[in-house]
Amino acid sequence: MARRSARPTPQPAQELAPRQAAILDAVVTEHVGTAQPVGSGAVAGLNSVHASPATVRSEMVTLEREGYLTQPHTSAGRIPTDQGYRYFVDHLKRGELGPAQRQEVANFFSSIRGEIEGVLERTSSLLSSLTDYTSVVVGPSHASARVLTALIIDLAPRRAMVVAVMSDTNVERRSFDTTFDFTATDVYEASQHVKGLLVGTSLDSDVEVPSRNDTVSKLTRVAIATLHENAATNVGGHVVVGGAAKVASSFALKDTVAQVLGILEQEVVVASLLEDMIKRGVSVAIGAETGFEPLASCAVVVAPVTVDGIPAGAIGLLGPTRMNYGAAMSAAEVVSAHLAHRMAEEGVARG
Amino acid sequence: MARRSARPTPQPAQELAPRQAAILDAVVTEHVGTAQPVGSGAVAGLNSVHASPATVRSEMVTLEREGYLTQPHTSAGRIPTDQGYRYFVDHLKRGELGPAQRQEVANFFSSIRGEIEGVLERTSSLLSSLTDYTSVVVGPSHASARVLTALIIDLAPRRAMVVAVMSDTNVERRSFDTTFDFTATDVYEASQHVKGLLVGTSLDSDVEVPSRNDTVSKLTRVAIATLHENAATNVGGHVVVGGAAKVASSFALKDTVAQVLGILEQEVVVASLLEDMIKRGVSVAIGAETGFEPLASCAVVVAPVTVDGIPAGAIGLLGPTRMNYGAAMSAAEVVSAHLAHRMAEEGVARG
DNA sequence: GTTGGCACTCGGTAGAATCGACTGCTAGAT
DNA sequence: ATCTAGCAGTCGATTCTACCGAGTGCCAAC
Repeated sequence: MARRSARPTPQPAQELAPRQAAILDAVVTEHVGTAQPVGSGAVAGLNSVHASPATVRSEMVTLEREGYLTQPHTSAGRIPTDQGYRYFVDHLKRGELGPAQRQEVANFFSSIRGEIEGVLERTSSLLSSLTDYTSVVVGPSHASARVLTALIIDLAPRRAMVVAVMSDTNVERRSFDTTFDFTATDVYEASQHVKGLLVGTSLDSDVEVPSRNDTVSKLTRVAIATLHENAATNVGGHVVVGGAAKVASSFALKDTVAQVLGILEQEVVVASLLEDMIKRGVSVAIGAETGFEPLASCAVVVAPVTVDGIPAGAIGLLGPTRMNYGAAMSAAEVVSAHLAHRMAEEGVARG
Repeated sequence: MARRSARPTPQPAQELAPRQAAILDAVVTEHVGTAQPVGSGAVAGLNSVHASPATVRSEMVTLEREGYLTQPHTSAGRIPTDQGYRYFVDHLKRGELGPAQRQEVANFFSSIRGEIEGVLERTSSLLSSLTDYTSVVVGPSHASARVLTALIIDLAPRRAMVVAVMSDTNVERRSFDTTFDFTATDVYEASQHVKGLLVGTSLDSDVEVPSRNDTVSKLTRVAIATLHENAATNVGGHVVVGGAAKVASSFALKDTVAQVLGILEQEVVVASLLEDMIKRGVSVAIGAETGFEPLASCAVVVAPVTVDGIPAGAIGLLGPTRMNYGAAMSAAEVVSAHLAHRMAEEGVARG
């Protein structure tokens, strides 16, 4: 039988036998709590597993052969592999946030005021203090926002600024120089033109600009070009990292800490990682699943933020693979829901 | 004589004898390079110090008694104390940035475009990669900026947004709810009022608002109040931290890393530390001089950013006390000058 | 005041011994 | 056929000892 033949490569079973699942569950839970390898004795002592240490050991051998567990060294207990964590997460019953924490989140969102950037930053801190993991909050992408109003402001001779208030409450702005002189009246008229041309458009869509060569038309063209150019560099949502200090306490090796911090600094990378996970519909990435070598000993929990069914950012939690997945997932989901609600209030998605 | 009497508490001399100064200098330089205690032999071998190891040792005893040096343990070399670093820094000849680095900075500033926030973030990365220390860039405080133009935008029933474009190129914005209905015409008229009342004022100054109770007056009052309230929470300049990962490689103890990262997360704390240093006119804070217990093994180098003589932010570099002060100070100054120049171009200080 | 010489101190490293947690295996019980 | 108790074996972690060497403080001589 295939079952008896030696398998050089581990082959995950779709479903584990109930007792194996219970043992794997126990090993993960215990290891998450203690950060130590888990021995057969500790598992057998639990009332979720009805078996002697010897039986547990023999099951562990099977689990190890199938790739769910591994031994740091011969005479140590077992720790879960990434695949073991994966099985654990896939079979995790949806956890609930404690009432005290629910309350904390509710209080937070009822007290916080102000612009979206500030809310994102504070939300990130909240998440991080709630879970003790590093949190990443990605704001809504500006790509889909439409222009509510736009104007040009006279700054100095041959220098002006173009401002567009977007439907996601964001404001795009950019000052620019011209090669020609203009008057206050020119600015006013161009401003009206810009407004007329841009309102209702998104900044990545083309608009027909006046082709005439008078000052107002030139000003209008330059302003719109400047704004579009600026928007192109700002496509990704704003990324906020909170609780970076938690990274230092999560990993034993300083090298790992440095590498993880290095990744966190690259906002684009972080944002695309979360985006990619959401697109693929996964809420947890474990170790190599993140696709980044330096994150091999990390896990990322993500929750999308959607307003009226439209993606409006993401919430992520980054911790060691031996993280408390249940708590992290609950926290991310609850906070994401609150944040989405707040954004809807602020009119983020109203085009 | 006082010089002969035993001194339980070290008493720093105003000026050290030339040879002592040379030895201190050598110890600091060597220790910064190697991170190891420096023995008398290594110092005596340098041609900046003309003395045998024995002589160096006897001078070292003096320097230790006066508080400039210390021994990690009896049979080790010396390392500088904070006071030793302080003397070193106070007598540091102004260093120059290497030509390659100068070029890098120049290239950077000639290539970078866009809004001030983006520039600050990229500048922070530049500084950090230039020096290998963590960098902190504080943007101009919005307190002194004046309103260039202001407007109200209709968002939804009983919901609007007030926007003010400030003289520092910043844009203050905030959406708000009302308890009464208003029409598009109300919004337009209120918008004109707000503009008329606010243009030229700073957001922390009081303005006379209309006291009548019609819709337009109410809308005007609410808009201005919202804007002022918002500005009050945004007084401090924006803080950007770059190269946080460098912290992990700078300190031996993981605890220290976590504590320093913890401080860096508190943007207000960081901003006020830099501000305070600038106000006191110091450009380097060593260990306890920072005033923060967790920064005991850190040093902070700061350079103000001034546009037309007006403070417009600050640049800071944070590293271990055994940091390369000369390089850090040069980098901070050069980058600060470039940044100030760029801000002037962008019209930051033009009120 | 400076220097060479010298005894001494003490952290760091290497190797041996011990400890203990946990395993794999096997024989017997269920 | 499955489970369990018992036991020998493995191997990391800890402790202890010896030893090395970098660097010191002191002192006598220059």
